[in-house]
Amino acid sequence: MIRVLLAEDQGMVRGALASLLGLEPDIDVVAQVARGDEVLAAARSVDPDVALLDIEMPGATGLEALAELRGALPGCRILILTTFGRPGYLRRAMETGASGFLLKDAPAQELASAIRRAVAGERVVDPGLAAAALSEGESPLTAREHEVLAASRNYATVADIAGALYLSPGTVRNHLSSVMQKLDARNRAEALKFAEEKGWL
Amino acid sequence: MIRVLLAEDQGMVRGALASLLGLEPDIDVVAQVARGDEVLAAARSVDPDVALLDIEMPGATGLEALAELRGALPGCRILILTTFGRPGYLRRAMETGASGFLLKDAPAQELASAIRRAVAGERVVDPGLAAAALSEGESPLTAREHEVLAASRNYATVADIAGALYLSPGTVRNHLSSVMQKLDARNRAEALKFAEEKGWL
DNA sequence: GCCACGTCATGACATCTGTCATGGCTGATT
DNA sequence: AATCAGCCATGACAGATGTCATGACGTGGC
Repeated sequence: MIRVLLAEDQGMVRGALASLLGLEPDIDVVAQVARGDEVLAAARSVDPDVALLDIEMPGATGLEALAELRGALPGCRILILTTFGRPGYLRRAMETGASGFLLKDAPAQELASAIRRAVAGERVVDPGLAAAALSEGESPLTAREHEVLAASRNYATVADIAGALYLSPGTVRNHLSSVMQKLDARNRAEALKFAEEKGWL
Repeated sequence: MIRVLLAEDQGMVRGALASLLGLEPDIDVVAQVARGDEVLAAARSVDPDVALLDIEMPGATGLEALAELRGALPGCRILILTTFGRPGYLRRAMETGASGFLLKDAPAQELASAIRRAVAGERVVDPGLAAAALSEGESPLTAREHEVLAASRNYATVADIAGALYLSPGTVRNHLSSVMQKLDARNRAEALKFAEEKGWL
């Protein structure tokens, strides 16, 4: 019997996935959590064979929960299940030790088979997505550029960003300019769009 | 037996919801589609009692499919199931004749009961979301302002927007200026963010 | 007929943005 | 010691953006 922990914030989807897995005779959903920061405690208490983690969750992302789990329960296989086939997500997940990366777009039957393959020690990745990840590669941005770009999502003007990061407005503009050149964008907004599409956030 | 049509683009979620509904003795999922523009044809062929529609789908949105269905199969109850509790979505859905509006955040058990209540003629809406919709009201934007703002998602510069809509750059700036004042935004980007959060798109 | 409103447009203005050159500082590499 | 990349900052410049006044046109309501 394969013991599965299920982490997914949307109640409807979580319940539905549980019922889907409940149809499998060799799979048992032993824990369900709705927040990223509840994954570790739940996993410690039930010691699952496989953890199925959504990425977008309150508290902590699935990728953060993945890192915690790897440290605390090295024997537990981890599958990431997400809406977005962002190559950056895939790369980070696999580098952090995930056993697989599933898209919610994939057919429902693949879920159970992915779990069985993960338990058998295989790594499960959508082939097309893997190719995209390799071709698109990592973010070309430096840590600071990444930070400034991320802050520009929440603050409307350069002055606001500068205030939030304790930088001079000129520095913020320089960083953003560098970001735009690297991403071949004509705009802060366009740069943001491109970075989000690639999963670099 | 309640005959249900299920429209949801993500295969994993669609299959999971189907299995969830399959547990209910009085509910039968008689059709599944992955695209908004396949809803009508499928509904015509199986004549379901209830159509469960996701909003975000390729081909046509759930709200568009809703409008088609109301015209073609007036007896069919329609439930909207979506990730985003945007008051604008809710308002449009209910005005177009939906029997209910469910959030994927809600507990899984609510799905079956919502379907039964819809069949019984009730209208099913999350109380908190309904209150938010009433308080936030409708979009204050005119049709043209709305259109220009929407176009600014896809085009980076004023010149691009103007070209796409066959307007002069000055006119586009005027419309956007008016939008920003109405939404109390300091930016095109901020205005876009606000409008998206409210579901005015 | 008059008025309000939405649409489209132009021109002028102030401000914001993005680019570039330049320079100082740090830490890592050679 | 010398070099390089990243980080921070400043100043100057061009171009984009947002605001405002103004005016034309059509529609619909009173």
